[in-house]
Amino acid sequence: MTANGHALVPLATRLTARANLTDDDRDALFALSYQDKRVDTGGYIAQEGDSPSLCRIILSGFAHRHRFTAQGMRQIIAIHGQGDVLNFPSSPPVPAEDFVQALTPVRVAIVAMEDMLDLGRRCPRIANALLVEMNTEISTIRAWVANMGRRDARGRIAHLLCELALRTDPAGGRDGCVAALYLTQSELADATGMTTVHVNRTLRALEEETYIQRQRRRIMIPNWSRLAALADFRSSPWTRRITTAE
Amino acid sequence: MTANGHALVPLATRLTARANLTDDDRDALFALSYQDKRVDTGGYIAQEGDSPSLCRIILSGFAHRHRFTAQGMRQIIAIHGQGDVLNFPSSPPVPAEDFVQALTPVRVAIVAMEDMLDLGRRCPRIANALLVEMNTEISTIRAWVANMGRRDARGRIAHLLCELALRTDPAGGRDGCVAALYLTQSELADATGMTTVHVNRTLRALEEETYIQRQRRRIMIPNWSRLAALADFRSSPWTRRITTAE
DNA sequence: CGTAGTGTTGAGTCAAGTCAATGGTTGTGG
DNA sequence: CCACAACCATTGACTTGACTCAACACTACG
Repeated sequence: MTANGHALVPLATRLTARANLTDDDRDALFALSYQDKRVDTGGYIAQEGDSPSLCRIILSGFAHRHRFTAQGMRQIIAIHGQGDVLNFPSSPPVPAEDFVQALTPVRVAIVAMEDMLDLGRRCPRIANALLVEMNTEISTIRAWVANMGRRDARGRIAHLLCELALRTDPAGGRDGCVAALYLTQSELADATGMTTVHVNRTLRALEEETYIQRQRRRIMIPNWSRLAALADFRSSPWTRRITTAE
Repeated sequence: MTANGHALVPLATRLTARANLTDDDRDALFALSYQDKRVDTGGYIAQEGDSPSLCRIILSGFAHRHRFTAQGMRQIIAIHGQGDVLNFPSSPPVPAEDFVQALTPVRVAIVAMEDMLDLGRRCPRIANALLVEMNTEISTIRAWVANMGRRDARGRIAHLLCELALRTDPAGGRDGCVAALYLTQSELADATGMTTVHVNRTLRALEEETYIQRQRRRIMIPNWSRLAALADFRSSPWTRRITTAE
């Protein structure tokens, strides 16, 4: 890969996983001018009503996307990690309706959306890879809807843990893999549509039934397929995984 | 608009609403070769595992998208109407993971995905319009997640009614508009993550509190902003509306 | 070592689910 | 044109999963 130490490598890696890019494509990508921003844990990476003419990409770290109801309740809609494009380019851009907040220290690349669109026009393979990535995102959110609507507490928590394990641990999906919970129990509650108290009890129940083992905010999954069955979790080749950068 | 009676007019209308197309763009669109398929109420328009190399577009009628859990429970994920693209093109395409079933008699256009991608390459404005449409879809599903996670029964039903009114009635969004429920109460339940019994009681409660008036499967909304407030419903310029074709 | 955020636990309540029966509509075929 | 069947809507009685309220314990960090 060209430009080994280039900051945008996580994006290049992600897009390459979606559709094969040539070295020329990667060179064009690396020629993008961007701003490299660091956000501390708890800081906001994007906000409702943000200027939609900028495209943000997570270079490292984890973040969660959420909205508020009129009554001030929070609903977490997605967990984002390395290589995720936070707002996909289009002209005109669709304005941001939600907040993205750092769960760990995060590095974000900020690119002018016009540059991004231009890149897509010049490199059809990159445009394609972005389309695949958008389709993947759509599929992931739909799975989230199904998760919220038709599963009980244990199933929802289990489903979220499976997703986190895949995105957090390169060994995710195998027995003994570990989901690093960058989320507090209160955030788990907002992600699954439950209350903090009930999340706590559900986690304990899952531990007592040996679905998981806990130590601090790390969840070990001794038997992946057993938990996946409880969660009714389906991973496809398109499921987003952590990009083991470089 | 060129080619007034062309079958693909609903798609052209939708894309034009997303980003301005030229007459040349529309001509290129109308030059697509497609198959025109009719599906009766209750018939399947698309299924899990369908050939992903075909792109389906609703020309008329309504349909719902759903998935099944391992226990056989159904979760409705979206309501689709005229002009909706059921699977967005990308190369490689992301395989279909859900079912789309007709709520009314439906006309579907089936286009080879390769042709669709090719069209996008030749007409950048069409590619752009599709990107906007995809971003809109993403935004809509995210709203659905927030709806499922953090609202009680009345709020969820109210939110769905608002969405249906906008998509079903050209006057949707104004006092006195009517949401045509092509959904049975059992389907409403699967869309909101509730049981049939509870949907029934919630509808009656909304009627008793004069939020709605019912006759058969038509819901009249006497006071839009009152219901929208209960539902915490936010419509943006990007909210999908029915395309009042020609 | 105090403070603030997070995690844990118990007791009581309520929204929503389950089970089960009864009406209402619609469509179809004799 | 009626009778039946199939599906859909409605209602009641009861159960339960999840929420609320409230207290207390743990941990991290200045």
